[in-house]
Amino acid sequence: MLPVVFLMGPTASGKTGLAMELVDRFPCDIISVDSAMIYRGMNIGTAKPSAAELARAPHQLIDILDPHETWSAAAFCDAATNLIADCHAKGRIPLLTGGTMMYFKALMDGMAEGLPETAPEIRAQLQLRLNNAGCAELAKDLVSMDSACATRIDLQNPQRVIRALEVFMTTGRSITAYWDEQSSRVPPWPLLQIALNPGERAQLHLRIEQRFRKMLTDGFEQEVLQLRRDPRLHADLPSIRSVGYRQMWEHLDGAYSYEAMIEKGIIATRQLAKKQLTWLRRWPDLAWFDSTDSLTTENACRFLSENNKMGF
RNA sequence: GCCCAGAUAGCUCAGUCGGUAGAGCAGAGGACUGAAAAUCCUCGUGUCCCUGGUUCGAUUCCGGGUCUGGGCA
Repeated sequence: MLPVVFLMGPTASGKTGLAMELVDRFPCDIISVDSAMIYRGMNIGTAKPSAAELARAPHQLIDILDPHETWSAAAFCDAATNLIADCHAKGRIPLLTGGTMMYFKALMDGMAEGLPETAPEIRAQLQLRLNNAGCAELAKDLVSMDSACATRIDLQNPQRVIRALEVFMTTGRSITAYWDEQSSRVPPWPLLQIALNPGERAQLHLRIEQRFRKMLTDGFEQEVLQLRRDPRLHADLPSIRSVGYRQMWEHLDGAYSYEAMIEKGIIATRQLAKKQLTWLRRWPDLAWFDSTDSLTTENACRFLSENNKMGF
């Protein structure tokens, strides 16, 4: 059976570069695992591969939505599962590349079946109650419907509480009941997992700052100004809340100076990288590579060759 | 040169009516089941600028000094 390759790592660790090398040397097709690159018109700030790179190495699940639309881990899971099957049918290896760790996790472990998708009108209601009454009140509601939630859901986290209430209100069942029915599974394909990261945190921070400043000279502000012409877009959308875009949007709203935007944007990117590393640190069966090591490409290729049982 | 205001955690600052101090931000660690580049949780010993004095005891009061703002010349 053909394997699936995961190429993971924090933002600015050099994943795209390595992916480009791998497609040149192995019969693989790239599937993007990125919750921001799915959006059309969001290119510079997401560090999306350039047009030239995309021509040389097509990425799937990039530019599939407009920024006013929403996506989800489950939607990713469905789409990626199909693309992996297509890829395998052609005798090629899917190379899943990106930094949205929850998407990788969902793809690997599966998600509980039968959970309802987002119900926007209910969610809006709950959001209103959150604003008026606070998270503690919502949590109280939730616990009164399903006391088991108290130990399994972070009751201080409004997003989690709202989701759990939303599931209850749309299906009449608690979210924990769905979780309980979920059978554990192993990934349906052999998995080779590469994690890329600079050896030193300071090195990652340096790369993040340099890349953010380059985005600015590459026209990031113009890109966001362009987005702001779309009347459907606003600061509460997942797309506009993403790192960099949020700060540029707020700056253009007059909330703070250009200099402050740079500072906040870099900080937000560092914090993103840190959270990605938190996932990676406890991730099983990872082959780690230091992206500051000039031999990393060779080493990663050797890792894939040695662990490939199909002789590709 | 003179006057005024500052000098406290990496940064911005609060505070101690004299008993060696605490917020926000940053940073670190963690969680993560249809928003995840989201959302949430935990973590704060630092010559309280230096130096004399008063005091049982000074970062806190007083004197001198240094530096940084601002004002006047």
